[in-house]
Amino acid sequence: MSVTIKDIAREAGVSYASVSRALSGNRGVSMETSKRILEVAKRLNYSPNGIARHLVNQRSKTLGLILPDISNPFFADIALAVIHTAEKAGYQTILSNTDWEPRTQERQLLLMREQRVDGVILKPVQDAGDDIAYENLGLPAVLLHYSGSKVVSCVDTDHEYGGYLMTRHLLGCGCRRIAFLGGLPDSRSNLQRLEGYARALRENGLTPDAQLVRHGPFTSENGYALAKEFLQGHTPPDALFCGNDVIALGALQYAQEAGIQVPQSLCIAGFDGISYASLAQIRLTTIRQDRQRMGETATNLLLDAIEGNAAPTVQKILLTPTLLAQATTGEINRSESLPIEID
Amino acid sequence: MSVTIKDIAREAGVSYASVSRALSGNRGVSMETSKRILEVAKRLNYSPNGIARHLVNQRSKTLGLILPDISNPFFADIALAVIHTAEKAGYQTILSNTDWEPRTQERQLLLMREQRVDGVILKPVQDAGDDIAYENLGLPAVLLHYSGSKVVSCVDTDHEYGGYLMTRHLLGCGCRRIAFLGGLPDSRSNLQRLEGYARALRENGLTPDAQLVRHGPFTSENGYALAKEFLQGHTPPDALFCGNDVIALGALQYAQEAGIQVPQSLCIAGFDGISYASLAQIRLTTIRQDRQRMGETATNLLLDAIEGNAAPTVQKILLTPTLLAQATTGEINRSESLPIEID
DNA sequence: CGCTTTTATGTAATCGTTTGCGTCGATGCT
DNA sequence: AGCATCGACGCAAACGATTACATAAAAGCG
Repeated sequence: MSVTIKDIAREAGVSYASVSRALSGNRGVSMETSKRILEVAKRLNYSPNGIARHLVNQRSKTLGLILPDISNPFFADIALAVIHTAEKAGYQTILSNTDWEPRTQERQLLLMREQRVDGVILKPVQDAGDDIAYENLGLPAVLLHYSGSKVVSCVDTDHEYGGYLMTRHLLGCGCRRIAFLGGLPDSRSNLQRLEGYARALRENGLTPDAQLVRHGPFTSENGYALAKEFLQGHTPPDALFCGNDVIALGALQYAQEAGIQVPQSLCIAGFDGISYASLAQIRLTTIRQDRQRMGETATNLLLDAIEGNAAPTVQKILLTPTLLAQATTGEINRSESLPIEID
Repeated sequence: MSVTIKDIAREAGVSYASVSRALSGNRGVSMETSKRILEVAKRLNYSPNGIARHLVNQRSKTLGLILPDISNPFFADIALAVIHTAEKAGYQTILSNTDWEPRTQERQLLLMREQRVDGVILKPVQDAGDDIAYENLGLPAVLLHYSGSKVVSCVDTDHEYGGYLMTRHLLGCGCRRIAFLGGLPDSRSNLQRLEGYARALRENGLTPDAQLVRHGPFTSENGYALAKEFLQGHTPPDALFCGNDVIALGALQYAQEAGIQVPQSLCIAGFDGISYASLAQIRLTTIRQDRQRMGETATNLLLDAIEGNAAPTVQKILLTPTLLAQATTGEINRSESLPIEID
């Protein structure tokens, strides 16, 4: 069917070893024959068979990237950074989407292993059984998620600090009943944000209230629904701290429809810092994670592990997020305003 | 290094042909031995080597997807649909991003061919030389872009009609100086939208004015810049029809900052129908393309071509877009309002 | 000129599978 | 019992490259 080095060898009157040498630019072939071989290859529209090459090289020059939801711009940006960085190093990227399903994630990991990707970058859906899974994986991996595992590098944002930072900001705005509109209950990142939230509350003499915490999928529909639920309750919160920006956009949508003044009577905050949060009409207050840096760092870490350049140490990289205070938070008006001191 | 069928064969005391048969579930092996082999395989944590398998099968069970910019939610949604559909059929997806660079696109295509993907889905960056390129490509392809080529299937939206539809809508709002904030000048889709725009103008007795048409990258920065340029001119337009939603969001941003009333004194429209266009605070009027359907259809077409199920005819699928009239367009106020009739 | 060293080229093994073919024993049929 | 049929299994040839090793010719050198 397709042209192989044997065809070229026959046509050029040499052995196929010489063809291989000429094509890969290795020495051991005279300028003259090399030139002739390259000519024949071009004439026959030859394309080297990567699969055969990979088989003998024991390298596929391919990276796996497993994300929960690339329709979320947060992950799309990470994917873009990974693809770019990989490409610069001569690697292609197989992308798969778990839809936040642990079973899908597991299946994808097995498939990646079968496909013999040289390594995999994974945003794990859930937390359980980290170590066991990654040790048996049998291929270099970098997690986009902090894990204590001794065998795998990770790149993550300090979610606890992000949660803390935002909660302090909301307290500074005068909010006292801060609801947390969380993402999936077994998402570790989300739980860490929640921890930061609780710490900030306690530091300011408030007791975290389980009634004010809800979980659900990382979708705007969920944000809308949870916001509605909270705001129609009999003691509505004065702030909604959302597990991510997409949820926050849904919450914002509800607030708008319900005619609630943001931020005068309700502060809304997100997490991630996706670019749509900064639109003039939105200006959502959020915690910015450096997505490009995360993608690049993870990819470079993985490439180092694969190519054995750098020390093969397991690295834990924790990036510090920043507060992006925009229009959806600010000094709130409350009739029963209490005097508050905050550092 | 890693476990192969030979290891299993030795361990189980059979030939490796039997192992292969047992693992792939082919007959020719007794229940008894099969069970023993599978046990050994599990015990040794065996993972079949996809590369070797692909070499002999002449199939990689991998699709290539080449998009200009996955950080644009329009393409991210398409990517998601493709990945899902491919996965259901047992195919993995290699994703690459051209950044709208023809040279990158060309390089990616060659890489995909080397990698022996079974087929490729491509949103071409530009128009030139379609036919030649795809015939020599040597692998099944589906374009996300209408092309007259005899050799390649395509799935696309009727951009001309979309442009027409939107322009008629804007005219219906009373707009008379409708500027077109286009994307890249060699993007065919964009030019088709422009054609529809011109047709609608002419049908309503207006002459398209080249002064009102500008091109640039498909980014919000460009939308912002072009909007500024137009609106600071001495005869500003009364509507901005943008080449896509991302551009429109940038234009909207400028309008907001400049304190221009939308839609009372300026209508703004986009193209694509990304989900962020429908946020309560934005409600951008746009032309909705069915991204999921596009991704699914393209993938199914490609899979049919690969697996030779359906008739191997080249198909040209043109989807009809719909107008999504939201808050950024509407009856505009103009002192010098002229009587206009529109069907 | 004879020796070693270098360079060009060919031969064949290898990577880990799948699969056509041959062998052999067991089973079915008359 | 004799013969065709069938199932289980092993052997070995692909698939298309890379590369260690062998070999022969050319070049370098005293």
